[in-house]
Amino acid sequence: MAKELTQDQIVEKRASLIAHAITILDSEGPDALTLRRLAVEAGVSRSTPYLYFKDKAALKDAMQVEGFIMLTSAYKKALEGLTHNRMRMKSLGDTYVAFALAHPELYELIFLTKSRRAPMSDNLAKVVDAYCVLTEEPMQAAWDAGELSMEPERLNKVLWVSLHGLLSLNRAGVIGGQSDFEALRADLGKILCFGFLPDDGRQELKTIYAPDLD
Amino acid sequence: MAKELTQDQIVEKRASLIAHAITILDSEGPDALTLRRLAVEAGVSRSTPYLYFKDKAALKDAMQVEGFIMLTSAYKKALEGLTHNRMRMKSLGDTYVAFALAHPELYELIFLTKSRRAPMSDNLAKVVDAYCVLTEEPMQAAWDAGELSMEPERLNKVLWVSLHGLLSLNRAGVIGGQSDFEALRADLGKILCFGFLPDDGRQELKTIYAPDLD
DNA sequence: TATATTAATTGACACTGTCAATTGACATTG
DNA sequence: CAATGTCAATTGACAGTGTCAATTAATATA
Repeated sequence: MAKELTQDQIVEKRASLIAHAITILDSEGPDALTLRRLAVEAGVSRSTPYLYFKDKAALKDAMQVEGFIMLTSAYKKALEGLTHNRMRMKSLGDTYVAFALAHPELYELIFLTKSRRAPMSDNLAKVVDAYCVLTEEPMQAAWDAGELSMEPERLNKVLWVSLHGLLSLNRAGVIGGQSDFEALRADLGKILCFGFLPDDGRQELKTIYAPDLD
Repeated sequence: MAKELTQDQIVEKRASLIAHAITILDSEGPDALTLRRLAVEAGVSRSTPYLYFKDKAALKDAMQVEGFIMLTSAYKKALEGLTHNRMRMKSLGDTYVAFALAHPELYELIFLTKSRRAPMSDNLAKVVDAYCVLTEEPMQAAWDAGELSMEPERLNKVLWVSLHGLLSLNRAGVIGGQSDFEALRADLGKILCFGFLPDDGRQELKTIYAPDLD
């Protein structure tokens, strides 16, 4: 049809396909996401997507990157106007949970291992990096204020792991209903803040439960 | 060939298919797990599995149940001879992590949402229940001994969520290498035990960070 | 206006899940 | 002991999928 697509046209076409793929995925689940359907719904022919993505796996990789970008920009919006450290940290957590509940299928795709033991693509690594920098920022501030007992980078990972486990198990259905989910979320928050060892005799118990720590 | 298969023969045939399906899954990943291949490798013909499983989804459901059974029996073995509460709890956690690392594909299948918002089958619910009873037992003992600040049932879920998040994100590749994994695991253990708020001024910070708790 | 270039489509293939139609071995019965 | 009915198991068949080679068609350049 044309000669030499400009780079902008390529990324636009890619973005359009990715966006529609996410729509299909989120509304009807992974089984409904087929390349042929994506093509016909995008008004192009069967194998046009192969001009923009090497594979179906490559499309999924791009969707994963897009997911991280969506999350990152949601974070930025959520942080606007917030200055209190704790409110900023809480806002990030709330945004994360809201995103996972609003886009459960996309969320699952993001954290699924697709390529067999292949390392992250440079593209993905860059996006994940920016993501982590953003989430670490309020923790860094809290750390500087002496409000934390663990370095921000490490704490960030711990909180990420906890929230992801909560959302993943919730989706797996082993947790229970909505109220169980909320209760568990509160329990998790409490334990992460204060641990599961009681206040009295905390020091003694520390030597019993974790003599190798600290 | 025969007339009226006995119930035992049916469950044996099912178990054989499930076991081999798990072998394929764990050694070559989910894409390699095809019904036709499973059939031919089991020495039967193309659609014989349909006599024992309604669907491919039904096969996966059965594999999920089998996964929980494997985990549960691994727990029982791991607890043998251990009496100290903390050692029993630690042993359960270690077993869980070891299982997830030894059977990454099966582990992923277990906690993947297959059927669209369908509630758990009675079969699965029963197995999961037995699983939770077993994991709660050491926590119940610790709780009775006054060594915990949260009821066993709730703490059990919190710890499950944390370990699952750790393993899931590790598999997703966003954590890093082996050493990062070990470090994060240690960090997680420390925080779960003692929280991420520093010892000094813990009571004051409690009112700041979680005025609604306790 | 003719040609080269390249985006896009079509044709084709192997493979999948799935089920209807068919086969064949055994238990039962006359 | 022979005929028959009953199921387990196989085969045939079909729609749908990912994928790529061969083909078409549109446009920038000469």
